[in-house]
Amino acid sequence: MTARRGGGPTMHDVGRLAQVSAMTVSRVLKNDPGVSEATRERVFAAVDRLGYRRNETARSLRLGGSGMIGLVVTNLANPFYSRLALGVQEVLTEHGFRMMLSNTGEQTEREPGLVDGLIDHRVEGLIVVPAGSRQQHLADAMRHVPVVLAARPPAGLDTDCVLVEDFHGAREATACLLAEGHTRIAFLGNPPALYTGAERLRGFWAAHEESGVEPDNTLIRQGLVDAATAERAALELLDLPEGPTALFCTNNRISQGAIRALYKAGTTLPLAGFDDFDLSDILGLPLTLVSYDADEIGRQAARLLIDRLGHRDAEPPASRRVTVPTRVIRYGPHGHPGGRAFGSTPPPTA
Amino acid sequence: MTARRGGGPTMHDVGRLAQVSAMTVSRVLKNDPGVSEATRERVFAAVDRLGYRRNETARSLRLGGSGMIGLVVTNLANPFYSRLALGVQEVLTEHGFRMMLSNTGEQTEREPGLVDGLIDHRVEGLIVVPAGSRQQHLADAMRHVPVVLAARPPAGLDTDCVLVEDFHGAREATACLLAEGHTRIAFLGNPPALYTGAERLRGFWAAHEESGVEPDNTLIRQGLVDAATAERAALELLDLPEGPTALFCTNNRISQGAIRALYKAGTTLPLAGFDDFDLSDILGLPLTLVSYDADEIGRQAARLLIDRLGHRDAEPPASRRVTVPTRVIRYGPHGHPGGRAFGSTPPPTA
DNA sequence: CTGTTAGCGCGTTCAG
DNA sequence: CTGAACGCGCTAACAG
Repeated sequence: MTARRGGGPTMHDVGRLAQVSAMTVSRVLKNDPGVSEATRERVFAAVDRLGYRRNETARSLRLGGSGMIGLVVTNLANPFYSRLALGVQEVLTEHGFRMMLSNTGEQTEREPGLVDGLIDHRVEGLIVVPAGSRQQHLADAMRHVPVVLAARPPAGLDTDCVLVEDFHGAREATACLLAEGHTRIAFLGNPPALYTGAERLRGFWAAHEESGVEPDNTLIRQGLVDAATAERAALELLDLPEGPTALFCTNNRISQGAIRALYKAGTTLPLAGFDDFDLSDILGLPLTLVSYDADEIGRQAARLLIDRLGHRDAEPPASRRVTVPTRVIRYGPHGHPGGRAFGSTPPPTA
Repeated sequence: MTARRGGGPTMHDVGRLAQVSAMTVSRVLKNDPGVSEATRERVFAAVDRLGYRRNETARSLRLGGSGMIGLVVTNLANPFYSRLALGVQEVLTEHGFRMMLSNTGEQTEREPGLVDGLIDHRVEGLIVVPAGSRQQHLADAMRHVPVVLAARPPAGLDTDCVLVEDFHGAREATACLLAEGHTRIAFLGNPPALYTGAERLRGFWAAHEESGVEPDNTLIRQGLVDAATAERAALELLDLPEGPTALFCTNNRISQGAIRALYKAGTTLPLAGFDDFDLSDILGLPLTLVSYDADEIGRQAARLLIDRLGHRDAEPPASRRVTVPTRVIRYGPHGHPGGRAFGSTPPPTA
């Protein structure tokens, strides 16, 4: 730890040691062809000797671009977000950008602050999975840099976004249950103010209509925010005199809460839901999961953003909406309502 | 998107609009007391009107400190690392630092490059979970900034680190199996070149010695890197004429691979291992898991680093080693060797 | 092939 | 209470 506060050798220091000006050092480090081999070597030697590292902060100030883009997510511990982040990272790296990550920790109200922070650090663009329904702060952000939304559509904003086939996936999974004869399917959903919540309910509902089955409103529980709330809601439903014969869950955490509820209640019901998760294939439960590639959402979002950064000076292209496909996967035993006991586990169906 | 390349209003622009110098703007934004209320208001009005945001890049250049620390991990998609990252984030935020995250994506050879990148961006410190056994690049990094290691001890380096009770946890969990009468316990481990791998094997071995049981070398498989390799190794072991009656796994991915192997082999064996994971409690398998708080590793590492940053000018304190405790948790049915069929599932024991 | 000048946006220092 | 000068480390543009 040689570094004094703000310390470390500068190009000047390197130049002095190599007997050249700072400018020449800059050229060497940039691989500028117009430098004699002799000086190149002297410069590199000096760089090595001093342990010199070019100061990217000063560099981006001078160049007027940080090479950095910001990603805002709510909860890195949720594999959906960490996967998405990895997808973003991957594409950014290919294009020579770096990622600056901000995590709201499920505190929706922190999002505007984090966005501002990223702008203060002069990210050149922003990818956001908006946590709440208010997006005014994103409109503000768009005054500074392009913004791409991931997994949620813009609300009162004109910008690119990457969406999952929420409606389609929910409809298809629900249809599987209906096809097996279920007519009392409970719906366990996140807050309907969230796009995904609303859209997945719509798919759930549409599947019912197409089967001529009337959804039972008493079996619909929305506003669930985590596994714990989902578990409680599911236990209540299972306790009903006229309970459900199957469950539909709008995301991985809700599915896991519901599964725990089934376990505690000592019963087994077919469960459909969004998001595949670890070990889902060996739980021995009849699962119908809507799977999709969270990495791909991140990759696509990054591509949209980078493309838009390319057109910075030109007329901005019309805003685009990309969709990532879903796929229904079925695990465990499947049959007609009133299935078997927890734990009978033939190998996976799909 | 008003921003030209490198664009956006500056303090000068704000100052002109507010009829003051840039200096005064700077003072207002810094909450410097020596500014009249009237000008304050004019400045804030101008800031609002222009959507001005202070340029943190220029700021850190001038101040000689970026307020940023770097975190290097191998795989964000592994909950261990994402949790650790959240813990780091939490403490940094409390102290007014920001985090810059780099992910090697399991490519050990990329780690030095990522570390350099962070130094180029003038992080003031580094928290690293070293992926390989070579740490020379970290010694280089220490010439520039303080480095704290997480989950692995320094090798040929003199610096702070935060460790898990690897030995103790492995010994305790293994002892549980031995106490139940198991004498043929398989060991499924990550590469022994990794500290955790070696240490956990040591604990496994110690427990055997203490019970007077001779470990069977043919049941020890090391060098497993993910769930897939673990699954294959476990299947091989299960296929042995004199197979194991229980399994010990050194991390969550290996446990999951082994569990999948048990499932495919249609058998049930007690399994002990490091890391708790989602739904472990309802698998209905006899599990003995060594649990610990990954967030806490991150928090402690961040505290060590921040403390060290406080002593920047003084004599650096001797390097410290902090340990995060483990706790053994047992799930599912437990009894004597030759247990029950997959799927008999009374409620959790602990 | 190499050096000089100038300035990116900001804050410290010192004068008013 | 406010402003001017200077420099953080780097590089584009222009000399030589």
